Amino acid sequence: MDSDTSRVSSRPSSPEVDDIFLATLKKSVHGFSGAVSSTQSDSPSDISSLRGLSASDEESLALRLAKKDRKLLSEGELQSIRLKINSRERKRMHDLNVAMDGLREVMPYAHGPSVRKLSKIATLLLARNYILMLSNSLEEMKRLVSEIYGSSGHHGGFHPSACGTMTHAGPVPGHPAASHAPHPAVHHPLLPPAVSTASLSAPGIAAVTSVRPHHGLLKAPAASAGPLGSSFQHWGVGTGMPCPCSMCQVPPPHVSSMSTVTMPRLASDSK
DNA sequence: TAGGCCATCTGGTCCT
DNA sequence: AGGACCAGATGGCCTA
Repeated sequence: MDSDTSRVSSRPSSPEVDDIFLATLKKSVHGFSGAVSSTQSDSPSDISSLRGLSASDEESLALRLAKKDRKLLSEGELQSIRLKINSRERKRMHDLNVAMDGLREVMPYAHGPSVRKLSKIATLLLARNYILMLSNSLEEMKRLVSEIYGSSGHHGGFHPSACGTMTHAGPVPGHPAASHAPHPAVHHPLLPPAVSTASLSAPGIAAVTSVRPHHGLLKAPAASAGPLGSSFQHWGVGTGMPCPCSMCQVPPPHVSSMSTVTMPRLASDSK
């Protein structure tokens, strides 16, 4: 279940764990005698409570009873209910993790056995910023298209209009950023520009986190006002200098909500 | 060893 | 009534 290839864990995390456990449980119902001290894995200590139960019909019987009647249930019946609930919960969390993995797959960061998986919170935050970035680019592209086809010959070139007004487009032909499109590759929502440009290689931002030195790479620099704040700048591919365009000077207002407040640890964690 | 991240258990609440 | 969802607690694994 856990797709984390960089972390070897013996922790049972698959949804079928309960099935396995139930199988062993039924075997041990009559023979279990150990007092296991564990608060996890379906509380083996509770297995002792099932001793003496017929086991087969216990589950179906218990599940038919109302919650309010659980006080009247035997420990074995309660245990059966608990196992079923635990199983559902595990499955739910498993599905959630699968979805999280799916999100990681489409996120612009490197994937591979040597790449440490993004944490859940990092995945969510990165995804949010990535969406904002793409939305920005889309809006700008729309604006450019309308501008180009609306008033042909107005500018002659592409770039000036993009950098002279407000939101910034993605890979605009002629724009310095076009060579490292899409934009997120340069304007990493979570990472400082210096990091972004340092290790750029194909699919854009993917390289940014390709060699994730633990959590450090997701930390924003102290000077960063936010994901798209002061760090939200174009960085010339060859020069490494910030783009002078207006977009790089003034962060887009509608994405300002994503501040360090929303990601306190990622932004301020200096571990 | 401390801290981060995670899986799991558990009880409560909400929804269908 | 039963399941989904949520949050707190707990303990394991891993890294700096």
